[in-house]
Parts: sequence; C-alpha cells; structure tokens
Amino acid sequence: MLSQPKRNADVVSHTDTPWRQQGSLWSNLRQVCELLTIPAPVTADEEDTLFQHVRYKAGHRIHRIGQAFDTLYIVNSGFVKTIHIDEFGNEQVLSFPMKGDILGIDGIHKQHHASEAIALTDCDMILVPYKTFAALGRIHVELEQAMFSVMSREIVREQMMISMLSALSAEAKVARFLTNLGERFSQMGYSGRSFNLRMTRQEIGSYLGLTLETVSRTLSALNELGMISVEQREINLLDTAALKTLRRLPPAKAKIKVAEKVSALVNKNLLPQWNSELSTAMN
Amino acid sequence: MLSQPKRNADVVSHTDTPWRQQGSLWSNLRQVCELLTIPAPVTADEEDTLFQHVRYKAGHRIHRIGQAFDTLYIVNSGFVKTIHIDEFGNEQVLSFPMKGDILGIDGIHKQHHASEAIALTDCDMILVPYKTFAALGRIHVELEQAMFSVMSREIVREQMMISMLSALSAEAKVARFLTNLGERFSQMGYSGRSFNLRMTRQEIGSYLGLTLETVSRTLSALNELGMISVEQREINLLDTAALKTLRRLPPAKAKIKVAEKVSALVNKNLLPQWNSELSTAMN
DNA sequence: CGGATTTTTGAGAATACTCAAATGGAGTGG
DNA sequence: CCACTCCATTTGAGTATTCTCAAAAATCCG
Repeated sequence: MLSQPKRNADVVSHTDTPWRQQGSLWSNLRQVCELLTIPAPVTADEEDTLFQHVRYKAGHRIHRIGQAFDTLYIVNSGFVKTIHIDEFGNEQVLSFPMKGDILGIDGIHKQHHASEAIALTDCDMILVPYKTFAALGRIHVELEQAMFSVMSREIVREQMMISMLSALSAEAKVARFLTNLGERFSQMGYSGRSFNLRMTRQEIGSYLGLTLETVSRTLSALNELGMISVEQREINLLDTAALKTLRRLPPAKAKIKVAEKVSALVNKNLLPQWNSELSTAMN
Repeated sequence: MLSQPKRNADVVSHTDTPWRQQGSLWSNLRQVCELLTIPAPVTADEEDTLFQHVRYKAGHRIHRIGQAFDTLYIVNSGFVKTIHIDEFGNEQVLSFPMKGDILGIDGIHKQHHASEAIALTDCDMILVPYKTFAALGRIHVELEQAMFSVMSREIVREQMMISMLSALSAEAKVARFLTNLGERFSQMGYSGRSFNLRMTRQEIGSYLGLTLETVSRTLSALNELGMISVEQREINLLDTAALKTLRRLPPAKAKIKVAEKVSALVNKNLLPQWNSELSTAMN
C-alpha cells in the first residue's frame, strides 16, 4: 500500500520540506527524524525511503481501538487526542499529541491498537509503516537507539502523568497542565505564554481526572488570582513560576472565616475598619 | 564488568535452570526469553551469551534516580517497588514488578534512571547490559520485535493505570488492585486466590492515589461484604467477579438513614420490629 | 521483651462531585 | 441578517467521598 516512489522529473528536490507527488505530500527520513528531534543517520540516502502524509479533518478518527496495527503516525501539524474507552463506555483521555509526537506505539504489543486517536483540529500526519520502522532500525544502527529512546520517553512521560494524577490537587493539576502545554507550544516555536486550547473543559477534565465543572472553576480561580487570564479557550500565562509550584489555592473558606471575624470585631467597635494588613493576610 | 565466561568443566550443563559459576548464577538467552514470555531465537547458541544474576536484600536499592543507566534488570524471584520522588520529596509508587517483569526501561531515554527501584523482599535479578540488549536485537531479528513488544506492553500497562487512577472510586481501585495481583500470581504459578501482600498499606495507597487509611478502610469494607478476607497481609479473594466489576460500595450512610427510619417507626410502634426484607434492602 | 512500625478505627473537615440553571458562542436555515 | 438550536462554559448550592488528625491495637524485629 505504501510503495516507495522513485523520484520523478516533475518533483522539485527539497530536503527540508515535504514535497508533492501522486497527489500526496511525502517526507524523507531526514525530515521525519528532525520532526522527532532525533539525530538523522548520516548514511541515509535522501530519497531512499519516503513517508506519505495523510490529512484528517477535525473530529475524524485516525485509528480505533481493536483495529489491526501496522502503522505508526507522526503529527506534522494539528492537534489530536488519544482516548481509552472503559468497560462502561466512558471515554478517558490519555494524551494530547501535537507536532512531533508519535502515535500508535500501544499497538505494537498485541498488533492491535489499545487506544483510539481522534483529530481535535485538521491534522497532517506522517505515516510510518511499522515494517519500515523496524527495517530502518536494522539498517541504521543509530536509529535503533533513537527508537528505543522515543519509546522510553513515552514511558517516562506516562510515569509523570501517573505521579501527577495520584498526588496533586485539582488546582495543581490544572496549573501544570497549562504550563506543560505552554512548554510544548514553545518547543514548537509558538508562544508559550499565550495560546488557544484546542480541547474542551470536558476533555481536559477527563485527562486530569476531574469533572469539567472543577476545571472551569479552577481556571476561573487562577484567573481571579492573576496567575492566568482566560477567555473561553484563550489562555495567557501570567505567572508561570507560581503555576509550576502551586500546591493548593488559598482556601475560599479561610477567607470567609477571616472576614467573619473581622466584621465581628468591627461590629464590637474593636477594630476601626478594614486594613491592608488583613487584606494581605487573607491571600 | 560483565564478561561472558566460557563454559568450564566444573559447570554442569543445564539449559533450563541458571547455573553457578565464579560464585554467581548465570542464565542463558533462552532462559531469559522464557522468563519474559517471548519466543527465543532458534538460532541462539545456548552458551553464547550469559547473563549474570545479582541478589538484593529486602529494602535495598536496585537503582536510584539520576543514576547513570547502562543495565536493564529482569526479576527472577522476589518483589520490587519502583518509585518516583517528587519535588517535595514525596515518594510515589509507580509499579510493583515481580517475576518476569523488566526494570530500568525509563533510563534509556536520558541514559539516566528516571525512577528508583527498591526490593520489597529478597530478590534475584538478572542483569542485561543495555549494549548486549541492543546488540542481540541486531543479531536475532525476532528479538528486536520482541523488545519493541515488551516496551509497548509497558506503555499499555501505564495507560491502563492512568485510566484507573482518574476514573475509579477508592473501592474500585483497591478491588482491581487485588484482582490484578491475583492474576499475576496465577501467571507465576501460585494461587491467584490466596496470597500475601508484600507491600504496606502506605505503598498500596501511594500506588493507587489514596491514603493508607482509605486503603485499610476499604479492605475492611470488602472483607465485611464477604468479597475478600483480610488478615494483615494475608488476602483471600472470595468473589473475583464482583471485585472486577465493582464501581462503588453500597454507601454506609444510606444504611444508616434506613436504619434511622426503621428505628423511628419502631419507636412509634408502627413497625413491630426488624425484618429480613429490610435487611436485604439495605445491601 | 521493648521499641518501632504497621494497621485499624473514629471523628471531623475539606476537596471535588452532582445536579441544576443561566449565559454565551458558533453554526444553520429561513 | 436574525432567530433558532446546539454545544460549551460558568456559576451556585448541596452532597459525598476521601483526607487529616488522633489514638489504640497488633505485629515485627532485633
């Protein structure tokens, strides 16, 4: 199905950008390695192996659970979610892959996909037939190491996720989710401070083990505290340092209690009125 | 350091069990593949590559975070925990590897371990130098596929963990933890119904994202309901089907409310006394 | 045996959830 | 272009699950 076309006369030679042929875009090995930020084998012949691009519209499925596995996908542009469907039919978001991320590794084990990938926006994906992937590792020794490294990185990333899910409060989860997203946008060359969310509150909540209401409330609270600004899906990170180290938000009830005490004192004429010292103590 | 010793005259030839040489136990490739439940290459020379065993005492560290990575470990016997230490020094349990499980994959990516492994009991571990591991993949093509498969399985396992952590109640987490353990004991040839926990309530709680008190209470509740019997670390699974599908326990407060209503009615002489119909309705 | 650790259990508090309603956009068709 | 619908989001009120703190009981280990 994915033949490796010989270079034609009508194909302009580009080594840094994908080119069009037979109605599709194709990338060479060096471009794929660049995308994955792994060193490309110096011995690689530019046009030896070409990888086909495929476009997916927002909302469309890239692979589904149980589907026979034979291809890995690399995100070239756009945003994706991967989900797991539990025994009760509930959708659980596992990751939000974006440019440079690889999809489908979970299918290697049983030769069938264990998860489902759905495009959140229009996407351009590069297809890497698993057979090609394996063969390349044998041809280019450096590549084999890189492949193990990519899979290892995925494992470490999931371990961090597990750690975060079981140890952090809702506020900390949301705060870190935002700073992580920011870092990934940075790495992609976009602003890490100001970006648009491509997923719903529902999907964020599923990813973080929270309800959509909790996500919404937490975003509002972070906004209130001036750590971020939110307007729908438009996010501005205003205090990344605070977001990264956040453990809990100052509890609203503590504020209320202080306020009650203060007003009681004011009523008894023991305190002339509000003062800034108390104001800061409440934050 | 890990030389590959030539077979000596004083070594009895065994292909199915490790043998002693130079004061250590060694296993050949076929034995290692068997342990990992992957097909051994038919072309493998029995004594071509030998893997050294190392013993760890309970409580001892197998590798630590940040340590340079050069070796994978396979559990031959005993029980291990892997942990991650967060920025505040809190310990987060990531997995409980046991016979046939592989450790250290997280170190491949950065060539330094991202997690720490500690023996819960006395352990016998097989050392697989990463270089040997990679070289074997190139020599035996079937092995390369198996290695990718093992890593893929690890990724799928962690995805299931993420899904469980963010979606299930405390009761369901504990129930599944027990049935999972049972299945793993079964695969190891032990009873999957009756076994001893090798970890503390604290460690179980860390693994499941719960406090030790919640774990203890949940075990007591499952015991109360007759789904399991617990006596310290001795577990008997009495109703695995129910444990696997458990979502929530019948809420204790609902029982109390019913009980209150009943006693109120009894007080008013509207109900003669307790009856079995109400008793079942409360469960 | 004694000290340390683990486990159990209780009471109260806090976080996050559920249910509900209102608001606000985005897209569609008249 | 506007009304209409649909979906996402916000916010409130009350509840429930899980956590925290505390104390006692049981077990382990030297």
